[in-house]
Amino acid sequence: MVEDGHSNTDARRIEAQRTNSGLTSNLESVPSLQGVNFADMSTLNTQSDSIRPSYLNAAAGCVQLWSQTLIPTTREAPGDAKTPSHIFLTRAGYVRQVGAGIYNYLPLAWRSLKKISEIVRQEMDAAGASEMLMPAMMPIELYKDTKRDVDYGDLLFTFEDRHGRRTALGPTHEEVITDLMCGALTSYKQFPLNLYQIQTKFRDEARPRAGLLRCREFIMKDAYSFHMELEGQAGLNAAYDKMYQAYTNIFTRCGLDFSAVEADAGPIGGSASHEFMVNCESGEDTILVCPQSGYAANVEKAEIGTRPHSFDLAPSAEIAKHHTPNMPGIDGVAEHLGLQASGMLKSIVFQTIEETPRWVVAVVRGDHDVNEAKVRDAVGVSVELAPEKQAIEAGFIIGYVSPKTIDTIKQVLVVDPDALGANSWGTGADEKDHHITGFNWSRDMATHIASNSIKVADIRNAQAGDPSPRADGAFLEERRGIEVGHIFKLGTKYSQAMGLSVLDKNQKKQDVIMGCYGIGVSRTLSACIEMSHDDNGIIWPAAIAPYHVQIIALKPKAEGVMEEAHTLAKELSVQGIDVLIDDRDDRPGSKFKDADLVGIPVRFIISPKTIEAESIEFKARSDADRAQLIPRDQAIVSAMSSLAKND
RNA sequence: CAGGGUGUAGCUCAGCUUGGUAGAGCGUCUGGUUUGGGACCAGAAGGUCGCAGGUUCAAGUCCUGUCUCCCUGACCA
Repeated sequence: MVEDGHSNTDARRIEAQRTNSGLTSNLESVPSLQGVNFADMSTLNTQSDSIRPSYLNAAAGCVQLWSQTLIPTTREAPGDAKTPSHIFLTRAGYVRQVGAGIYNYLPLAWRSLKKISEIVRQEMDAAGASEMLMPAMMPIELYKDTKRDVDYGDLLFTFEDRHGRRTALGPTHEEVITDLMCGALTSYKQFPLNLYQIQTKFRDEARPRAGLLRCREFIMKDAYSFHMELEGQAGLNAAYDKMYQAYTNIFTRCGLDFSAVEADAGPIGGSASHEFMVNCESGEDTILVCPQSGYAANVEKAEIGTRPHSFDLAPSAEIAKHHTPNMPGIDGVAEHLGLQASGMLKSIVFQTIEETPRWVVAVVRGDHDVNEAKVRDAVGVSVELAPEKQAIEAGFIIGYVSPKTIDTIKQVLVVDPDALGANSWGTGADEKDHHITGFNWSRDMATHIASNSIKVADIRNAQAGDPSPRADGAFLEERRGIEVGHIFKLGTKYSQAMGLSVLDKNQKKQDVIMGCYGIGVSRTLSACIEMSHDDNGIIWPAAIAPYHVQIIALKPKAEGVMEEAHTLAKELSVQGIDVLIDDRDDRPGSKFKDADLVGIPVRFIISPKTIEAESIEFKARSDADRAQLIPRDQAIVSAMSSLAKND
């Protein structure tokens, strides 16, 4: 049997699969699978080819016995695990914690991570990017030119080697790759270029949380593209669009429910940026969407549609001063003054980040939040919250600041349109423990309005109910999400800082234009669980499930049960399906509970009863119902069509 | 970084107020009875009570210091 050419070919394909994909097949550990005649399976192949899901293995899938791997499930989660992904990853035996924000990836987790990585690789390669690997550690000097040794601050893990050299563990690799390119990119003819890696990253997060969602050590795909121009086929814009499409493909193939939203580029800099968010209520990011135009943006970035405003509202009350001691929150002060928070002005003191810093006072309505990035855009320079000590030295009475400080302190005064929409406001008295009521812009700020020294700009976070910036008459809605991907147009920020330039066609020296593109691989794993689970455990999309099918052998010691499990596993694996056989000699109840926890999409149950009836029990993890009895010869087709629904 | 909490068996936790033989459930191991949604009986193994000092005849418990981990916020490509 084994001599026939067909099975030899298949055996070689299996071997190739083992060595190439890293998804180790355990065929040799399953005695009954040795010497399989694969030719016998040909009928099965033709039977199910039409519904074959695309994510199945090209060659044979793997078969793993539960008893031969490590899946330490627990009945109880640690008391401090709060989020579903943290609870289920721990309970189902995917991860174990090592330290704050540091985890072991156990066999199940690692299999899923490899599947996500493989999808990422395929789509990145298809989009013309090349995989490489940079080091995780690097001399701190590398970050000097871009000043990120300071900008990144405590987020950077550093240590000293035996010679006293300060070394950093890479939080991201813009500097490393730009430095590499300084020596490797020598001609405009080499462009465009897109390089990526999948690697462990390190960030000393102030507060790691929620299991794998915010870790200090995590797996990330980071890609960097290099261009001589923005436009055209070889330009940054085209590469950015290509990455946008690749990301859309990746997250679609992973089976995620996600949104691509406009984002603020943040300290990484650059002109345009999109985030890919897994949609789920427990997400820590807020997204605003316009139901009419499809506009979607992170709250840090979301624009607000035009809001009419004017300085001309007539005063309706005299200014009155009130004693308001020990009231830190604006709500408390408002209540004391008999006002709503929306009847107050909130004045936040910023400082510009430039050689001679200027004071910036940003004024928004009391119930709104100042958006630092928007203040930055309004002023035209980066800003930071003013250091309290310096602000006090300059004369600001922190906690009691009003727009009237402009009378005494030279500053840039920026006001949000909504902070002009009433004729009488409560605000700080610029005096400790005191607030005023009756503030009116046209009366109390007349000279500054006349001299045009007050800037009106959108400087607050958008919120549900705000006018849409893209469709007249439409209003923004709020959603929550988990950021799993982020793409940036960097421009020349890094190449300029590090001297990466190349002679162009006209022999003119040009700074290289860059883009960078990240995917949180390990975060994607947990985001997926946040998005897809029930009370009993994980419900994996088939494409990134550690195994496609789980076979539960009930009474595995009974005659014929394990033999039947192996036979079915063999039939499935030939189809490219990865199979986990629960061969533990346990009671049915605990095996069902564990199967629900682990979340494999398709479940077969084999027992002496089903063998007797020449049937088998079948259940999709996503179905609420109990398993149903089906004829044994329909097992493969049932599995295939159930998995195909997931494709 | 601010505030709050935590650390005792492989896991989840009690014991600490009021100092005096180290506890429970789950899990593990042995034997038996069981076997379709986390079984039952009998037995067993398993802990320098985070670490370091101190008080005391005696410290898991009181005192001081220190570390860890978690939560809320700040922070965060």
